[in-house]
Amino acid sequence: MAVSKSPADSTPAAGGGQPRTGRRPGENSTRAAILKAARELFAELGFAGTSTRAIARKAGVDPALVHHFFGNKEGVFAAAVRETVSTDTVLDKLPETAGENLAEELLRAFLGLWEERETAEAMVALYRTAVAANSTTNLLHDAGMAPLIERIAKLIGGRDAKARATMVCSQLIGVALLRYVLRLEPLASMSLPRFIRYSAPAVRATLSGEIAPAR
Amino acid sequence: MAVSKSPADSTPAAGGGQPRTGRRPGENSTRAAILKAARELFAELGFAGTSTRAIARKAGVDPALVHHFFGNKEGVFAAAVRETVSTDTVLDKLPETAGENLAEELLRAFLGLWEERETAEAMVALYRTAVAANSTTNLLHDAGMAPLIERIAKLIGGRDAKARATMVCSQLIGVALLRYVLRLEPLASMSLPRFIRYSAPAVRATLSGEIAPAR
DNA sequence: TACGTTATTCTGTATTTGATGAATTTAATC
DNA sequence: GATTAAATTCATCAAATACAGAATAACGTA
Repeated sequence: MAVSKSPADSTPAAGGGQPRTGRRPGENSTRAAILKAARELFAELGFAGTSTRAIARKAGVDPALVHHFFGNKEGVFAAAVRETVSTDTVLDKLPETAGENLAEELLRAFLGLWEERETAEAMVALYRTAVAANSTTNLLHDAGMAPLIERIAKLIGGRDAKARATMVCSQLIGVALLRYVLRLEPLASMSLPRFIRYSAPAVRATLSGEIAPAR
Repeated sequence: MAVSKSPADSTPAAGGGQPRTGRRPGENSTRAAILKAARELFAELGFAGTSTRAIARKAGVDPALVHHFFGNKEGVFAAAVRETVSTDTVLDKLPETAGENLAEELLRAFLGLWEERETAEAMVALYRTAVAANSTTNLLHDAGMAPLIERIAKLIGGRDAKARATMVCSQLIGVALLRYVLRLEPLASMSLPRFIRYSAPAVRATLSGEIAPAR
């Protein structure tokens, strides 16, 4: 991945060699407009279903601007997702020690991501494209799930902590998928507290490690 | 959906008006070859990532044959999925009454679909495209999930049976997604019995309705 | 053998896609 | 006001896409 001549990276190259003169990268409201349009379209139509031209059209800018700012389609996607939901948005909300209500706390922290419009769009976009096709890189794993599993594993401890933590994650993903991505009723229309009450027993059961004895 | 002039439907119009003369639809090994190629490609690359030309290329036939047999791209997909996994492939394996091991039986019946090569391909293809983008029709719901929820709801009974059954489904989907679609370790490499042991507690907890009291 | 139906192939088209490169305008710095 | 870098526009490319229509080949029936 060579550095493109365009400002394909968001940070404006803080430490330059030459004394910078000329126009500085400004407010760039159009860049934000492109990202907003991209987020919405990627969330609704997925990665393959969204064209860079459609993004530009929705943002009301010239199609070439999309490539100017982000290099290529993957660049727009990465920026739209990464600049909306950071890797440890969830981790920061998790407790340090496992208490009695760990299941609920986990659910609140994770599902909270999906309750705010922008982060929800980014998450939906992420999940859609992660599931859509076989990729060399596992999007979900890279985008914050790996550290989340590590964290949960550390919280619950035990020999097969990693496996159980992964199972917990699969439950988090499962409920989020049906409620926020597929919008299946009656899950989609439930209030968040009620939804958490319904999801909690499953998470708690896995956390507590009531795994049936081997063989 | 008007009836196309091509045999876009698989069943060869059993009850025709005119006395049928001329060549009959033969063995049609190429039709099967197209479906096989379609299944594999849809499973690997998703719906949008698979082109009818790629299907034809993989099947070793002319691209026009794909349209000849199935009308359009959606037709190939529908046929490839529907002719591999039927709506009640799962339902038939479910018990009539809820016993002590309902969770395990559910998991065995559902995950069994994903353990055989062909049905697994069809399921992966189905899930990929269902999640990939917003569709007017909820693919997963239509393709067997609705009756499955009904069935589970009837098995567990109670006032909020539907909601709890849907939650159970979200857990089934969650674990299947991580193990078979995203192939996340260590879940993907586990033996099926071990995987079921890890998944069962969560399902059982939701089935038994240990929902926290309202408020 | 003649006919009708189907399987198969060839060719073509209109559209969309991601992406590029050269101009042109805008604005920040000297 | 001159200089320079960034923002924005315009024109365009090459490839891939789904699909249509005509033509030919194979084959079963009358």
